[in-house]
Amino acid sequence: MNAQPLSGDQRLPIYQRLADILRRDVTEGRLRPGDRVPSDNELSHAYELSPGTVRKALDLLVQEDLFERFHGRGTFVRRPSFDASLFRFFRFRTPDGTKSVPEGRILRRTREKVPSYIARQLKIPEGDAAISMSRLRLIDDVPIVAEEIWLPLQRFEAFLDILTEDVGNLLYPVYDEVCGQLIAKAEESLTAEAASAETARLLRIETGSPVMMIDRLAKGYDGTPMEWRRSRGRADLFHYHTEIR
Amino acid sequence: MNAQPLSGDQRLPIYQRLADILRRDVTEGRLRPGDRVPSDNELSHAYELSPGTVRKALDLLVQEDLFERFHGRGTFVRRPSFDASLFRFFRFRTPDGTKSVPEGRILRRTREKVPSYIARQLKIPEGDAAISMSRLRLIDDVPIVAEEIWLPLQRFEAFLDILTEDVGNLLYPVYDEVCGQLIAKAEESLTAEAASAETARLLRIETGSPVMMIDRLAKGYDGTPMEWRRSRGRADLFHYHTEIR
DNA sequence: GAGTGGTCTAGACCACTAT
DNA sequence: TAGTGGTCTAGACCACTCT
Repeated sequence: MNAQPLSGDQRLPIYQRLADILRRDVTEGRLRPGDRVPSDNELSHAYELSPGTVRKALDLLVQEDLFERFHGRGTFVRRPSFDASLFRFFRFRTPDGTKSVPEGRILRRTREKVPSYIARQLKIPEGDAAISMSRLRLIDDVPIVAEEIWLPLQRFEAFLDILTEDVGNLLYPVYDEVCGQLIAKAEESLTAEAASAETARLLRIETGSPVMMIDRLAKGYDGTPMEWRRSRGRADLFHYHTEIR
Repeated sequence: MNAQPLSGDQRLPIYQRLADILRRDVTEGRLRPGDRVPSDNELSHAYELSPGTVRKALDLLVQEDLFERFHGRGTFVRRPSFDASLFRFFRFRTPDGTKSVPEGRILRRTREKVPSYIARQLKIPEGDAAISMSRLRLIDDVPIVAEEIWLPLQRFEAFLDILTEDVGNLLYPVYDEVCGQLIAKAEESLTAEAASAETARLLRIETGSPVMMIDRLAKGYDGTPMEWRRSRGRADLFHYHTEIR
């Protein structure tokens, strides 16, 4: 790497500006998940900064969960892996206590006119066509969560070309491989409601019994909305634990 | 402050050991919420450390939300203030949009034999006497959350001496002032259920309609369990938002 | 053994706050 | 103006990983 000047707002601290550059290297694809980031040494020479300043920038990005550092090995771009995050919420015991990815079964995949609420979330024009899916997640053939998924047609058209039977239990790797779309982060919004007849049928519970509803808007590294998803699961299996200070 | 050697496990990094000392100063009451922590300069002289190392220890404690630093003013022990945290969960609009502490109305306060589940949570002997309370939280006279509260009798006996009408809308300041018990952190556990007849009556909703149930175990700085609380609120007012990466 | 990140030093200079 | 924390330098030494 050659010496280059630090770009960005001159009024910001140097370590912030270096962090901004590296963050943009990720959002714009020059650094991909799993890639090695240049070492502290390389960076401090390339940008002519003292090692302490470089370290501070990297520490910041580690704190943001964008990078991870390994003593003696190097600094790497973290692979986001929150597809299983839904299942932080739901208790599920396997006989041997090991964790497993629940089965994902696509019940329906059609091209539909996107409802306006979802169009706003996905930031696509109202009335556009989009991909709509109904998907069931099961553990030992017991339905745990019913999902309703919407994808912008433009980015995900290729997804319609593969057989739903060939889609595995995780969608995000397929989005990456088939459509070149990387999911990096998401917002989740959680509430509870009484089960509709349709939800009750899918989850094999009584109509009107309490279900948890989790809306997720998944985004790329640059914040572009990619996927909207509404998940409904049996409240009696739901359990969220948090520490507050 | 005079020079003193760093105690603690010699194999740990120095900044960790300094952080441990300061953390213990808080848990053991030598530093109280709102107190000023000795300045970077004072600490680096007292422990004969370089300023960078002291800063690293303090940064760690800031990250833990134990301290807060103000440029030009100093470093201070943060005042924990999560009594309002329940109301991160519940939507409530005031006409003018300002946030207000919801009303807290104590409906019952009695001395009871503690149920064994709660005894285990509070780490007190099964069968001990404890303080039991029923409390309703309201906004504009509309009940939002019904609470069931248990306190260990030993620490909170003085709480029985004050009139329930004199207890304000926040309990934790009263615990501090009347019983000398400081709440520092808590664990919360969240699920949903169908409203019982009793819960429905308190919240003025239909029996069987979905309610959110939030269990909280509040603890002191040293981790001693202080208060167990179960809150139930209308699911239609409940809304939890989070970002995942 | 070469390269990596983790810890630590001993300062300098600056921006902010209080008085 | 004195004291505080925030930024930054220019190293040293160590522990860990890879080959």
